Amino acid sequence: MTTSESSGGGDVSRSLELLWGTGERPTRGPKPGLTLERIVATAVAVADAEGLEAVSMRRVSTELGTGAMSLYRYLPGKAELLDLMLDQVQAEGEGALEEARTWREALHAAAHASLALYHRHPWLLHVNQARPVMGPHAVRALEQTLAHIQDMEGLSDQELVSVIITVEGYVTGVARTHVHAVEAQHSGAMSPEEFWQAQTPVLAQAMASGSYPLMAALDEDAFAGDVDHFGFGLRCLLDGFEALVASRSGRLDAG
Amino acid sequence: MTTSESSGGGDVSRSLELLWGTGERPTRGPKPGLTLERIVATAVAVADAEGLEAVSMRRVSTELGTGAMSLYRYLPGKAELLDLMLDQVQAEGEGALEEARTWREALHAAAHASLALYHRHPWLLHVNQARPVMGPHAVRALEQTLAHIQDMEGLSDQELVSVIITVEGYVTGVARTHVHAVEAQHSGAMSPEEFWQAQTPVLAQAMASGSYPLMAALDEDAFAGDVDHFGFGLRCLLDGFEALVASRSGRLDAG
DNA sequence: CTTAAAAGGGTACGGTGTACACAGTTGGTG
DNA sequence: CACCAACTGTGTACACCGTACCCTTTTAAG
Repeated sequence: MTTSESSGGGDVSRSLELLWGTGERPTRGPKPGLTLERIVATAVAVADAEGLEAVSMRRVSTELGTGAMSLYRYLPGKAELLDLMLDQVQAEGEGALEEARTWREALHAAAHASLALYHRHPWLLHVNQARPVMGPHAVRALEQTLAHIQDMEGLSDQELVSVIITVEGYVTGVARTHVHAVEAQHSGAMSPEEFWQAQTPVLAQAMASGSYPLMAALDEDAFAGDVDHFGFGLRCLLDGFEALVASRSGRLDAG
Repeated sequence: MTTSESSGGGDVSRSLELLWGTGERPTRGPKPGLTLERIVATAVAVADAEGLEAVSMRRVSTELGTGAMSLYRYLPGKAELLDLMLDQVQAEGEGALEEARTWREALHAAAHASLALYHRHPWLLHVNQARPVMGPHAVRALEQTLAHIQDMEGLSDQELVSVIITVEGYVTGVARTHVHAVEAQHSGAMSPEEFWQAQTPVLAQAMASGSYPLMAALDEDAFAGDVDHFGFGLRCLLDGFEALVASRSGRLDAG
Protein backbone atom coordinates (compact mmCIF):
# COMPACT_ATOMS: atom_id res chain seq x y z
CA MET A 1 0.00 0.00 0.00
CA THR A 2 2.56 2.49 0.81
CA THR A 3 1.56 4.47 3.52
CA SER A 4 3.71 7.35 4.05
CA GLU A 5 3.60 7.78 7.68
CA SER A 6 4.44 10.11 10.51
CA SER A 7 2.51 13.03 11.81
CA GLY A 8 -0.68 13.20 13.68
CA GLY A 9 -0.54 10.20 15.92
CA GLY A 10 2.69 10.48 17.79
CA ASP A 11 3.58 12.32 20.93
CA VAL A 12 5.65 15.23 19.74
CA SER A 13 7.19 16.16 23.05
CA ARG A 14 8.22 12.56 23.64
CA SER A 15 9.81 12.53 20.19
CA LEU A 16 11.73 15.63 21.08
CA GLU A 17 12.88 14.20 24.37
CA LEU A 18 14.19 11.18 22.50
CA LEU A 19 15.82 13.33 19.85
CA TRP A 20 17.54 15.63 22.29
CA GLY A 21 17.66 13.37 25.29
CA THR A 22 20.88 12.68 27.10
CA GLY A 23 20.13 8.99 27.32
CA GLU A 24 20.84 8.92 31.07
CA ARG A 25 20.12 5.48 32.40
CA PRO A 26 18.28 4.79 35.58
CA THR A 27 20.47 2.95 38.05
CA ARG A 28 18.14 0.24 39.22
CA GLY A 29 17.15 -2.32 36.65
CA PRO A 30 19.05 -4.55 34.23
CA LYS A 31 21.04 -2.94 31.48
CA PRO A 32 19.11 -2.51 28.27
CA GLY A 33 20.19 -4.84 25.53
CA LEU A 34 19.38 -2.40 22.79
CA THR A 35 20.04 1.24 22.07
CA LEU A 36 17.84 3.78 20.40
CA GLU A 37 20.55 4.27 17.81
CA ARG A 38 20.59 0.60 16.92
CA ILE A 39 16.84 0.52 16.57
CA VAL A 40 16.72 3.59 14.37
CA ALA A 41 19.65 2.46 12.27
CA THR A 42 18.01 -0.91 11.73
CA ALA A 43 14.74 0.71 10.72
CA VAL A 44 16.58 2.95 8.27
CA ALA A 45 18.39 -0.05 6.83
CA VAL A 46 15.12 -1.90 6.32
CA ALA A 47 13.54 1.14 4.69
CA ASP A 48 16.53 1.61 2.40
CA ALA A 49 16.49 -2.01 1.35
CA GLU A 50 12.80 -2.75 1.05
CA GLY A 51 10.91 0.49 1.33
CA LEU A 52 8.97 2.11 4.09
CA GLU A 53 6.15 -0.37 3.97
CA ALA A 54 8.54 -3.05 5.14
CA VAL A 55 9.25 -1.12 8.31
CA SER A 56 7.03 -2.58 10.99
CA MET A 57 7.67 -2.96 14.66
CA ARG A 58 7.72 -6.71 14.27
CA ARG A 59 10.11 -6.58 11.34
CA VAL A 60 12.55 -4.23 13.03
CA SER A 61 12.47 -6.24 16.23
CA THR A 62 13.05 -9.48 14.31
CA GLU A 63 16.01 -7.87 12.60
CA LEU A 64 17.36 -7.06 16.05
CA GLY A 65 16.70 -10.53 17.37
CA THR A 66 14.24 -9.47 20.04
CA GLY A 67 10.50 -9.53 20.59
CA ALA A 68 8.28 -6.89 19.06
CA MET A 69 7.29 -5.36 22.36
CA SER A 70 10.86 -4.78 23.42
CA LEU A 71 11.03 -1.76 21.17
CA TYR A 72 8.40 -0.07 23.27
CA ARG A 73 10.91 0.13 26.10
CA TYR A 74 12.89 2.55 23.97
CA LEU A 75 10.23 4.59 22.20
CA PRO A 76 6.52 5.15 22.62
CA GLY A 77 5.41 4.00 19.21
CA LYS A 78 5.99 3.82 15.52
CA ALA A 79 5.34 7.49 14.84
CA GLU A 80 8.27 8.43 17.04
CA LEU A 81 10.45 5.86 15.30
CA LEU A 82 9.76 7.60 12.01
CA ASP A 83 10.60 10.97 13.50
CA LEU A 84 13.91 9.56 14.67
CA MET A 85 14.63 7.95 11.30
CA LEU A 86 14.06 11.27 9.65
CA ASP A 87 16.47 13.15 11.86
CA GLN A 88 19.05 10.41 11.62
CA VAL A 89 19.41 10.51 7.85
CA GLN A 90 19.66 14.29 7.95
CA ALA A 91 23.04 13.80 9.55
CA GLU A 92 24.36 12.66 6.18
CA GLY A 93 24.30 16.14 4.73
CA GLU A 94 26.55 17.48 7.44
CA GLY A 95 29.44 18.99 5.53
CA ALA A 96 27.63 19.89 2.36
CA LEU A 97 28.07 23.63 2.76
CA GLU A 98 31.71 23.73 3.73
CA GLU A 99 33.04 24.90 0.41
CA ALA A 100 30.33 27.44 -0.28
CA ARG A 101 31.65 30.97 -0.35
CA THR A 102 28.48 32.94 -1.16
CA TRP A 103 24.88 32.62 -0.14
CA ARG A 104 24.06 31.51 -3.65
CA GLU A 105 26.60 28.73 -3.58
CA ALA A 106 25.40 27.73 -0.13
CA LEU A 107 21.73 27.51 -1.09
CA HIS A 108 22.64 25.69 -4.27
CA ALA A 109 24.69 23.18 -2.32
CA ALA A 110 22.02 22.78 0.35
CA ALA A 111 19.36 22.12 -2.25
CA HIS A 112 21.45 19.54 -4.04
CA ALA A 113 22.42 17.89 -0.78
CA SER A 114 18.75 17.55 0.09
CA LEU A 115 17.98 16.15 -3.31
CA ALA A 116 20.78 13.64 -2.96
CA LEU A 117 19.29 12.61 0.34
CA TYR A 118 15.99 11.87 -1.35
CA HIS A 119 17.74 9.76 -3.91
CA ARG A 120 19.61 7.82 -1.27
CA HIS A 121 16.49 7.32 0.81
CA PRO A 122 13.45 7.48 -1.45
CA TRP A 123 11.24 6.47 1.46
CA LEU A 124 11.72 10.01 2.76
CA LEU A 125 9.13 10.99 0.19
CA HIS A 126 6.62 8.99 2.20
CA VAL A 127 7.56 10.17 5.66
CA ASN A 128 8.47 13.73 6.05
CA GLN A 129 5.05 15.20 5.59
CA ALA A 130 2.92 17.32 7.80
CA ARG A 131 4.87 17.37 11.05
CA PRO A 132 8.26 19.05 11.02
CA VAL A 133 9.76 17.81 14.27
CA MET A 134 13.11 19.48 14.77
CA GLY A 135 15.87 17.16 15.82
CA PRO A 136 19.49 18.03 16.49
CA HIS A 137 20.63 17.27 12.98
CA ALA A 138 17.87 19.36 11.44
CA VAL A 139 18.71 22.26 13.72
CA ARG A 140 22.40 21.95 13.00
CA ALA A 141 21.68 22.03 9.28
CA LEU A 142 19.54 25.11 9.81
CA GLU A 143 22.28 26.78 11.80
CA GLN A 144 24.87 26.09 9.15
CA THR A 145 22.67 27.33 6.35
CA LEU A 146 21.93 30.43 8.38
CA ALA A 147 25.64 30.98 8.77
CA HIS A 148 26.16 30.83 5.04
CA ILE A 149 23.46 33.30 4.07
CA GLN A 150 24.45 36.11 6.39
CA ASP A 151 25.75 37.87 3.30
CA MET A 152 22.24 38.42 1.98
CA GLU A 153 22.38 42.06 2.87
CA GLY A 154 19.34 43.99 3.88
CA LEU A 155 17.13 41.00 4.66
CA SER A 156 15.42 40.74 8.01
CA ASP A 157 15.71 37.67 10.17
CA GLN A 158 12.21 36.71 9.18
CA GLU A 159 13.17 36.90 5.55
CA LEU A 160 16.28 34.81 6.07
CA VAL A 161 14.13 32.13 7.62
CA SER A 162 11.72 32.48 4.73
CA VAL A 163 14.57 31.95 2.30
CA ILE A 164 15.54 28.71 3.97
CA ILE A 165 11.99 27.46 4.26
CA THR A 166 11.39 28.34 0.64
CA VAL A 167 14.42 26.48 -0.65
CA GLU A 168 13.78 23.47 1.54
CA GLY A 169 10.14 23.45 0.54
CA TYR A 170 10.98 23.73 -3.11
CA VAL A 171 13.35 20.81 -2.93
CA THR A 172 10.88 18.68 -1.04
CA GLY A 173 8.17 19.44 -3.55
CA VAL A 174 10.12 18.88 -6.72
CA ALA A 175 12.07 15.93 -5.36
CA ARG A 176 9.13 13.64 -6.03
CA THR A 177 9.12 14.38 -9.73
CA HIS A 178 12.86 14.32 -9.96
CA VAL A 179 13.46 11.16 -7.98
CA HIS A 180 10.80 9.44 -9.98
CA ALA A 181 12.26 10.57 -13.27
CA VAL A 182 15.74 9.39 -12.35
CA GLU A 183 14.49 6.06 -11.07
CA ALA A 184 12.62 5.64 -14.33
CA GLN A 185 15.82 6.46 -16.17
CA HIS A 186 18.14 3.83 -14.79
CA SER A 187 16.14 1.33 -12.84
CA GLY A 188 15.89 -0.50 -16.12
CA ALA A 189 12.81 -2.65 -15.90
CA MET A 190 10.18 -1.42 -13.56
CA SER A 191 9.31 2.24 -13.50
CA PRO A 192 9.47 3.28 -17.13
CA GLU A 193 7.97 0.12 -18.52
CA GLU A 194 5.22 -0.10 -15.99
CA PHE A 195 4.62 3.53 -15.27
CA TRP A 196 5.10 5.64 -18.35
CA GLN A 197 4.09 2.95 -20.78
CA ALA A 198 1.01 2.61 -18.65
CA GLN A 199 0.36 6.32 -18.82
CA THR A 200 1.22 6.88 -22.44
CA PRO A 201 -1.60 5.12 -24.32
CA VAL A 202 -4.37 6.63 -22.22
CA LEU A 203 -2.83 10.07 -22.31
CA ALA A 204 -2.19 9.81 -26.02
CA GLN A 205 -5.84 9.13 -26.51
CA ALA A 206 -6.70 12.14 -24.39
CA MET A 207 -4.38 14.28 -26.48
CA ALA A 208 -5.94 13.01 -29.66
CA SER A 209 -9.37 14.00 -28.37
CA GLY A 210 -8.61 17.63 -29.11
CA SER A 211 -9.61 18.74 -25.64
CA TYR A 212 -6.06 19.63 -24.77
CA PRO A 213 -4.67 21.40 -27.80
CA LEU A 214 -1.78 23.12 -26.09
CA MET A 215 -0.50 19.98 -24.42
CA ALA A 216 -0.92 18.07 -27.63
CA ALA A 217 1.12 20.68 -29.43
CA LEU A 218 4.04 20.49 -27.04
CA ASP A 219 7.33 19.14 -28.23
CA GLU A 220 7.57 15.45 -27.56
CA ASP A 221 10.63 15.89 -25.42
CA ALA A 222 8.90 18.34 -23.10
CA PHE A 223 8.01 15.48 -20.78
CA ALA A 224 11.17 13.51 -21.32
CA GLY A 225 12.68 12.01 -18.23
CA ASP A 226 16.06 13.62 -18.51
CA VAL A 227 14.97 17.23 -18.35
CA ASP A 228 16.48 18.92 -15.33
CA HIS A 229 13.36 20.60 -14.01
CA PHE A 230 14.96 20.68 -10.60
CA GLY A 231 17.98 22.68 -11.66
CA PHE A 232 15.88 24.99 -13.77
CA GLY A 233 13.53 25.89 -10.94
CA LEU A 234 16.34 26.26 -8.44
CA ARG A 235 18.16 28.64 -10.75
CA CYS A 236 15.04 30.75 -11.12
CA LEU A 237 14.45 30.77 -7.39
CA LEU A 238 18.02 31.87 -6.66
CA ASP A 239 17.72 34.52 -9.37
CA GLY A 240 14.68 35.77 -7.53
CA PHE A 241 16.65 36.01 -4.29
CA GLU A 242 19.38 37.79 -6.20
CA ALA A 243 16.89 40.40 -7.38
CA LEU A 244 15.63 40.86 -3.86
CA VAL A 245 19.09 41.33 -2.42
CA ALA A 246 19.96 43.74 -5.20
CA SER A 247 16.85 45.81 -4.55
CA ARG A 248 17.68 45.99 -0.87
CA SER A 249 21.18 47.16 -1.62
CA GLY A 250 19.76 50.47 -2.73
CA ARG A 251 20.05 50.32 -6.48
CA LEU A 252 16.36 49.88 -7.04
CA ASP A 253 16.10 51.71 -10.29
CA ALA A 254 19.48 52.03 -11.89
CA GLY A 255 18.01 50.99 -15.23
CA MET B 1 -0.24 6.62 12.69
CA THR B 2 -0.85 8.48 9.61
CA THR B 3 0.23 6.68 6.76
CA SER B 4 0.27 8.76 3.76
CA GLU B 5 -0.59 6.36 1.14
CA SER B 6 -0.71 5.88 -2.59
CA SER B 7 2.11 4.97 -4.88
CA GLY B 8 3.93 1.78 -5.35
CA GLY B 9 1.31 -0.81 -4.74
CA GLY B 10 -1.45 0.07 -7.14
CA ASP B 11 -1.95 -0.84 -10.72
CA VAL B 12 -1.25 2.40 -12.56
CA SER B 13 -2.86 1.49 -15.84
CA ARG B 14 -6.00 0.31 -14.07
CA SER B 15 -6.08 3.63 -12.21
CA LEU B 16 -5.84 5.46 -15.50
CA GLU B 17 -8.60 3.40 -17.03
CA LEU B 18 -10.81 4.32 -14.11
CA LEU B 19 -9.82 7.96 -14.29
CA TRP B 20 -10.40 8.28 -18.01
CA GLY B 21 -12.85 5.46 -18.52
CA THR B 22 -16.18 6.03 -20.13
CA GLY B 23 -17.95 3.95 -17.53
CA GLU B 24 -19.66 1.85 -20.17
CA ARG B 25 -21.73 -0.83 -18.50
CA PRO B 26 -21.80 -4.44 -19.58
CA THR B 27 -25.30 -5.45 -20.59
CA ARG B 28 -25.72 -8.73 -18.81
CA GLY B 29 -25.80 -8.55 -15.03
CA PRO B 30 -27.80 -6.52 -12.55
CA LYS B 31 -27.29 -2.78 -12.40
CA PRO B 32 -24.65 -1.69 -9.98
CA GLY B 33 -26.01 -0.05 -6.87
CA LEU B 34 -23.02 2.22 -6.46
CA THR B 35 -21.04 4.49 -8.69
CA LEU B 36 -17.36 5.21 -8.69
CA GLU B 37 -18.16 8.86 -8.09
CA ARG B 38 -20.18 8.08 -4.98
CA ILE B 39 -17.42 5.90 -3.59
CA VAL B 40 -14.74 8.49 -4.22
CA ALA B 41 -16.88 11.32 -2.88
CA THR B 42 -17.59 9.34 0.27
CA ALA B 43 -13.93 8.59 0.77
CA VAL B 44 -13.09 12.27 0.34
CA ALA B 45 -15.77 13.22 2.85
CA VAL B 46 -14.38 10.78 5.39
CA ALA B 47 -10.87 12.06 4.83
CA ASP B 48 -12.00 15.66 5.18
CA ALA B 49 -13.83 14.94 8.39
CA GLU B 50 -11.51 12.54 10.15
CA GLY B 51 -8.26 12.43 8.27
CA LEU B 52 -6.76 9.99 5.86
CA GLU B 53 -6.19 7.31 8.46
CA ALA B 54 -9.96 7.02 8.86
CA VAL B 55 -10.30 6.06 5.21
CA SER B 56 -10.46 2.31 5.09
CA MET B 57 -12.35 0.09 2.73
CA ARG B 58 -14.54 -1.07 5.56
CA ARG B 59 -15.24 2.44 6.73
CA VAL B 60 -16.11 3.77 3.28
CA SER B 61 -18.33 0.79 2.56
CA THR B 62 -20.12 1.19 5.90
CA GLU B 63 -20.70 4.82 5.08
CA LEU B 64 -22.29 3.68 1.83
CA GLY B 65 -24.37 1.03 3.52
CA THR B 66 -22.78 -1.92 1.75
CA GLY B 67 -20.32 -4.64 2.54
CA ALA B 68 -16.62 -4.02 2.35
CA MET B 69 -16.04 -6.30 -0.59
CA SER B 70 -18.58 -4.53 -2.76
CA LEU B 71 -16.11 -1.74 -3.39
CA TYR B 72 -13.85 -4.17 -5.19
CA ARG B 73 -16.46 -4.43 -7.94
CA TYR B 74 -15.68 -0.80 -8.77
CA LEU B 75 -11.96 -0.49 -8.21
CA PRO B 76 -9.08 -2.90 -7.81
CA GLY B 77 -7.89 -1.73 -4.44
CA LYS B 78 -7.24 1.06 -2.02
CA ALA B 79 -4.29 2.53 -3.90
CA GLU B 80 -6.54 3.24 -6.86
CA LEU B 81 -9.13 4.79 -4.58
CA LEU B 82 -6.51 7.24 -3.38
CA ASP B 83 -5.52 8.07 -6.94
CA LEU B 84 -9.14 8.82 -7.72
CA MET B 85 -9.58 10.92 -4.58
CA LEU B 86 -6.60 12.96 -5.61
CA ASP B 87 -7.89 13.71 -9.05
CA GLN B 88 -11.37 14.42 -7.77
CA VAL B 89 -10.38 17.24 -5.43
CA GLN B 90 -8.29 18.80 -8.17
CA ALA B 91 -11.53 19.61 -9.89
CA GLU B 92 -12.16 22.26 -7.26
CA GLY B 93 -9.51 24.58 -8.64
CA GLU B 94 -11.15 24.63 -12.03
CA GLY B 95 -11.79 28.32 -12.64
CA ALA B 96 -8.94 29.70 -10.60
CA LEU B 97 -7.08 31.16 -13.55
CA GLU B 98 -9.95 32.78 -15.37
CA GLU B 99 -9.19 36.33 -14.35
CA ALA B 100 -5.46 36.12 -14.82
CA ARG B 101 -4.23 38.36 -17.61
CA THR B 102 -0.49 37.75 -17.46
CA TRP B 103 1.63 34.69 -16.85
CA ARG B 104 2.62 36.15 -13.51
CA GLU B 105 -0.96 36.58 -12.41
CA ALA B 106 -1.75 33.10 -13.64
CA LEU B 107 1.08 31.40 -11.77
CA HIS B 108 0.28 33.42 -8.69
CA ALA B 109 -3.36 32.36 -8.87
CA ALA B 110 -2.48 28.75 -9.58
CA ALA B 111 -0.15 28.62 -6.61
CA HIS B 112 -2.72 30.12 -4.28
CA ALA B 113 -5.42 27.84 -5.60
CA SER B 114 -3.22 24.84 -4.85
CA LEU B 115 -2.46 26.14 -1.41
CA ALA B 116 -6.16 26.62 -0.74
CA LEU B 117 -6.72 23.06 -1.81
CA TYR B 118 -4.24 21.87 0.79
CA HIS B 119 -6.03 23.85 3.42
CA ARG B 120 -9.38 22.45 2.46
CA HIS B 121 -8.05 18.91 2.31
CA PRO B 122 -5.03 18.63 4.59
CA TRP B 123 -4.92 14.90 3.99
CA LEU B 124 -3.51 15.70 0.55
CA LEU B 125 -0.23 16.21 2.36
CA HIS B 126 -0.28 12.51 3.11
CA VAL B 127 -1.30 11.21 -0.27
CA ASN B 128 0.12 12.83 -3.28
CA GLN B 129 3.65 11.61 -2.97
CA ALA B 130 5.82 9.62 -5.25
CA ARG B 131 3.43 8.64 -8.04
CA PRO B 132 1.96 11.44 -10.11
CA VAL B 133 -0.89 9.67 -11.86
CA MET B 134 -2.44 12.08 -14.30
CA GLY B 135 -6.20 12.21 -14.24
CA PRO B 136 -8.50 14.35 -16.36
CA HIS B 137 -8.71 17.12 -13.82
CA ALA B 138 -4.97 17.26 -13.39
CA VAL B 139 -4.48 17.37 -17.15
CA ARG B 140 -7.13 20.04 -17.56
CA ALA B 141 -5.40 22.15 -14.91
CA LEU B 142 -2.12 21.67 -16.73
CA GLU B 143 -3.69 22.67 -20.02
CA GLN B 144 -5.20 25.80 -18.56
CA THR B 145 -1.98 26.83 -16.88
CA LEU B 146 -0.15 26.21 -20.12
CA ALA B 147 -2.64 28.46 -21.87
CA HIS B 148 -1.96 31.26 -19.44
CA ILE B 149 1.81 31.23 -19.67
CA GLN B 150 2.11 31.34 -23.43
CA ASP B 151 3.18 34.95 -22.98
CA MET B 152 6.47 33.90 -21.43
CA GLU B 153 8.34 34.80 -24.54
CA GLY B 154 11.43 33.00 -25.62
CA LEU B 155 10.97 29.95 -23.44
CA SER B 156 11.04 26.51 -24.96
CA ASP B 157 8.27 24.00 -24.38
CA GLN B 158 10.53 22.13 -22.01
CA GLU B 159 11.06 25.28 -20.04
CA LEU B 160 7.36 26.02 -19.88
CA VAL B 161 6.81 22.58 -18.44
CA SER B 162 9.66 23.20 -16.03
CA VAL B 163 8.00 26.40 -14.92
CA ILE B 164 4.78 24.61 -14.09
CA ILE B 165 6.51 21.73 -12.36
CA THR B 166 8.59 24.16 -10.38
CA VAL B 167 5.64 26.19 -9.15
CA GLU B 168 3.60 23.12 -8.34
CA GLY B 169 6.54 21.54 -6.59
CA TYR B 170 7.22 24.66 -4.62
CA VAL B 171 3.62 24.85 -3.45
CA THR B 172 3.56 21.20 -2.49
CA GLY B 173 6.75 21.55 -0.53
CA VAL B 174 5.95 24.71 1.36
CA ALA B 175 2.30 23.79 1.88
CA ARG B 176 3.25 21.52 4.73
CA THR B 177 4.83 24.32 6.71
CA HIS B 178 2.13 26.77 5.79
CA VAL B 179 -0.85 24.52 6.42
CA HIS B 180 0.63 23.55 9.72
CA ALA B 181 1.24 27.15 10.73
CA VAL B 182 -2.28 28.20 9.86
CA GLU B 183 -3.79 25.26 11.66
CA ALA B 184 -1.73 26.18 14.67
CA GLN B 185 -3.00 29.73 14.37
CA HIS B 186 -6.72 29.16 14.55
CA SER B 187 -7.43 25.61 15.54
CA GLY B 188 -7.47 26.99 19.06
CA ALA B 189 -6.62 24.14 21.34
CA MET B 190 -4.68 21.40 19.71
CA SER B 191 -1.82 22.17 17.40
CA PRO B 192 -0.16 25.18 18.99
CA GLU B 193 -0.56 24.01 22.56
CA GLU B 194 0.55 20.52 21.84
CA PHE B 195 2.96 21.11 19.05
CA TRP B 196 4.86 24.32 19.52
CA GLN B 197 4.65 24.34 23.26
CA ALA B 198 5.99 20.85 23.01
CA GLN B 199 8.83 22.02 20.81
CA THR B 200 9.63 25.25 22.61
CA PRO B 201 11.12 24.09 25.92
CA VAL B 202 13.43 21.54 24.35
CA LEU B 203 14.51 23.89 21.62
CA ALA B 204 14.97 26.74 24.08
CA GLN B 205 17.35 24.54 26.00
CA ALA B 206 19.20 23.74 22.80
CA MET B 207 19.48 27.44 22.03
CA ALA B 208 20.76 28.15 25.51
CA SER B 209 23.48 25.56 25.02
CA GLY B 210 25.40 27.96 22.83
CA SER B 211 25.78 25.42 20.05
CA TYR B 212 23.49 27.37 17.78
CA PRO B 213 24.50 31.01 18.17
CA LEU B 214 22.95 32.27 14.97
CA MET B 215 19.59 30.68 15.59
CA ALA B 216 19.67 31.87 19.17
CA ALA B 217 20.33 35.40 17.96
CA LEU B 218 17.38 35.46 15.61
CA ASP B 219 14.51 37.78 16.31
CA GLU B 220 11.88 36.02 18.32
CA ASP B 221 9.28 36.62 15.66
CA ALA B 222 11.37 34.94 12.97
CA PHE B 223 9.57 31.68 13.69
CA ALA B 224 6.20 33.25 14.42
CA GLY B 225 3.25 31.46 12.92
CA ASP B 226 1.88 34.38 10.98
CA VAL B 227 4.88 34.99 8.74
CA ASP B 228 3.92 34.50 5.13
CA HIS B 229 6.82 32.35 4.06
CA PHE B 230 4.69 31.04 1.26
CA GLY B 231 4.03 34.41 -0.33
CA PHE B 232 7.62 35.46 0.12
CA GLY B 233 9.04 32.44 -1.64
CA LEU B 234 6.48 32.60 -4.40
CA ARG B 235 7.31 36.23 -5.06
CA CYS B 236 10.99 35.40 -5.31
CA LEU B 237 10.31 32.49 -7.61
CA LEU B 238 8.17 34.62 -9.93
CA ASP B 239 10.82 37.32 -9.86
CA GLY B 240 13.25 34.68 -11.02
CA PHE B 241 10.99 33.78 -13.92
CA GLU B 242 10.67 37.46 -14.69
CA ALA B 243 14.44 37.76 -14.95
CA LEU B 244 14.58 34.76 -17.23
CA VAL B 245 11.93 36.10 -19.55
CA ALA B 246 13.60 39.48 -19.62
CA SER B 247 16.94 37.92 -20.54
CA ARG B 248 15.32 35.98 -23.37
CA SER B 249 13.72 39.12 -24.72
CA GLY B 250 17.12 40.32 -25.74
CA ARG B 251 17.77 43.11 -23.26
CA LEU B 252 20.38 41.14 -21.40
CA ASP B 253 22.54 43.98 -20.32
CA ALA B 254 20.61 47.20 -20.49
CA GLY B 255 21.89 48.20 -17.04
C1' DC C 1 -36.99 -21.28 -19.55
C1' DT C 2 -32.23 -21.66 -19.61
C1' DT C 3 -27.93 -19.83 -18.95
C1' DA C 4 -24.13 -16.87 -18.51
C1' DA C 5 -22.60 -12.66 -16.75
C1' DA C 6 -22.40 -9.45 -13.40
C1' DA C 7 -23.23 -7.55 -8.54
C1' DG C 8 -23.34 -8.18 -3.56
C1' DG C 9 -21.12 -9.67 0.29
C1' DG C 10 -19.80 -13.25 4.25
C1' DT C 11 -15.86 -15.57 5.79
C1' DA C 12 -11.19 -16.02 6.47
C1' DC C 13 -6.12 -15.18 6.21
C1' DG C 14 -2.16 -12.86 7.16
C1' DG C 15 -0.65 -8.66 8.40
C1' DT C 16 -0.54 -4.28 11.45
C1' DG C 17 0.19 -1.28 16.08
C1' DT C 18 0.13 -1.80 20.72
C1' DA C 19 -2.26 -2.56 25.78
C1' DC C 20 -1.53 -5.54 29.36
C1' DA C 21 0.28 -8.83 32.43
C1' DC C 22 3.96 -11.21 33.94
C1' DA C 23 8.78 -13.15 34.43
C1' DG C 24 13.60 -12.26 34.91
C1' DT C 25 17.40 -9.18 36.17
C1' DT C 26 19.64 -5.75 38.63
C1' DG C 27 21.43 -2.67 42.22
C1' DG C 28 20.45 0.17 46.24
C1' DT C 29 19.04 -0.22 51.01
C1' DG C 30 18.11 -2.20 55.73
C1' DC D 1 23.19 -10.97 53.35
C1' DA D 2 18.17 -10.47 52.24
C1' DC D 3 14.89 -7.83 50.31
C1' DC D 4 12.53 -5.06 47.26
C1' DA D 5 11.76 -1.49 44.04
C1' DA D 6 12.90 -0.47 39.58
C1' DC D 7 13.77 -1.81 35.35
C1' DT D 8 13.99 -4.81 30.91
C1' DG D 9 12.13 -8.40 27.95
C1' DT D 10 8.26 -10.47 25.82
C1' DG D 11 4.11 -13.70 25.10
C1' DT D 12 -0.58 -13.15 24.55
C1' DA D 13 -4.47 -10.83 22.95
C1' DC D 14 -7.33 -7.37 20.68
C1' DA D 15 -9.02 -4.50 17.22
C1' DC D 16 -8.25 -3.24 12.84
C1' DC D 17 -6.49 -3.43 8.18
C1' DG D 18 -6.49 -4.96 2.81
C1' DT D 19 -8.20 -8.38 0.16
C1' DA D 20 -8.55 -13.55 -1.90
C1' DC D 21 -12.03 -16.76 -2.32
C1' DC D 22 -16.51 -18.39 -3.00
C1' DC D 23 -21.29 -18.50 -2.91
C1' DT D 24 -25.96 -16.28 -3.50
C1' DT D 25 -28.93 -13.17 -5.97
C1' DT D 26 -30.18 -10.39 -9.81
C1' DT D 27 -30.36 -9.52 -14.56
C1' DA D 28 -30.68 -9.83 -19.61
C1' DA D 29 -29.49 -12.43 -23.77
C1' DG D 30 -30.43 -16.67 -26.42
